[in-house]
Amino acid sequence: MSRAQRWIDDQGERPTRERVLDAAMQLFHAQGYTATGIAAILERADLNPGSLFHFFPTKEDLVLALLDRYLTLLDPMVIAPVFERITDPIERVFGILDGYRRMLVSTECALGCPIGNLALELSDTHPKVRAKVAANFDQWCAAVRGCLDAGRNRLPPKTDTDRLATFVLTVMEGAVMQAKAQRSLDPYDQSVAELRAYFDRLLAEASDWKKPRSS
Amino acid sequence: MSRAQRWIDDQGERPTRERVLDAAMQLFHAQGYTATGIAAILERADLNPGSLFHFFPTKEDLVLALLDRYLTLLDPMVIAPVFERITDPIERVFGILDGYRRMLVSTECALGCPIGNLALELSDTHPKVRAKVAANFDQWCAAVRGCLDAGRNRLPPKTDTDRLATFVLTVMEGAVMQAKAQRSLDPYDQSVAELRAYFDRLLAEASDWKKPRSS
DNA sequence: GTCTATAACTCGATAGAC
DNA sequence: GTCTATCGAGTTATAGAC
Repeated sequence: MSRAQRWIDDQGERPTRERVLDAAMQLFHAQGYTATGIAAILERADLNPGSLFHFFPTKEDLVLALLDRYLTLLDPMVIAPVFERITDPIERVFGILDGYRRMLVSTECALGCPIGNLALELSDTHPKVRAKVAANFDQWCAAVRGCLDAGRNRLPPKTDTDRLATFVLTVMEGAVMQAKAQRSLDPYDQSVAELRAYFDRLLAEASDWKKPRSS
Repeated sequence: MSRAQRWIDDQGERPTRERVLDAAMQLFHAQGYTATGIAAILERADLNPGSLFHFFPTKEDLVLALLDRYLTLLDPMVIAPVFERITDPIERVFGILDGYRRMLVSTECALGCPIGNLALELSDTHPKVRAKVAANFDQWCAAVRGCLDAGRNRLPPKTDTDRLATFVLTVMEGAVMQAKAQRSLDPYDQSVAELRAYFDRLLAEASDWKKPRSS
């Protein structure tokens, strides 16, 4: 059983509202927002229109609530499992990236990042969705920046950890996109390997500062 | 007048097929594939259903033809203008990235990369679209790899230019996505600045190999 | 809060004249 | 190759009973 399923089951009997969100989460991730009809969500949740529209007056309300859920799930689903396994702050960043790799493996690179998908599909036309996507990105970056700040002493003194955290998110999203388009892990692994090469150089440079025997 | 408009006008009076593609290109870029109805394309092209379906029996045929056009436009629209201005092979890579920055500025960060948008929206459900998106990414990477190969002597000897070109595309797509989600150039500029910092270190490392006074 | 039935509309695609 | 008219299915959302 997946960790996500366990998280859901641990909540006990799912109330209607949560069942709607469960179904929407899966279908929006697999097919996109516009391509997923309300009817498909109702069928998967085994519910009738009246129940859904009682909680979510419009389809947009539904996706907004889903993005709130993703914000809530970021820590227990994405961050905490990595922090349990790994203590080194820099390695935690690559542990998070490895979490996305596992997602790609388990979906055969088909689905990609649920937030990134919504970002590109709806940012132009749905301002409220765009704002909540941005909030999800902000929180993701803040978590990575926390790792980088914790490992500050091993990075070059003038490192802008905010900028570097943004860059890590950029690499993750760009790499997941290419993996999805190529249906292959290669672009993801190649991109993370280059990011690792960059970090190696940052770490080496910082350790030169500490023990400046040369130069 | 934009370079794109000039390119279009230089073709002379637009035949029907091209007018359909022009309209689809703009609307798919601005609203996405599923959210754009055939009716909207017909209205923008000032055409009737019979004309469109004569050339494109299905909506999917239309987006496939559009991706063929993007493949054709890559060199004259994205690569060649940069190569005219810039001769240094490494700077050409950053010149290409600056081209995307200009696109972000002129659209107020709203639209993002037309190929990337289609990649995330349709890769799951439209295998033929996914394949053509992948072909576009391949050609983009090949162009960047060409620059990196031309600047090979200034990069560390064991540099994998294929992997590095994939990384450049990863950074571009991830950065454009965040710029669109945040409706701000900041994530794009920050990401490109980090990529530049990485290249600076690669170039410095290679020049150390050439003149190995230290170590 | 959940049910059934359906309104009001838009979708992609087609038919057949010219 | 382009026109007008429209089909049938699918869309989001609503009405009103329970």
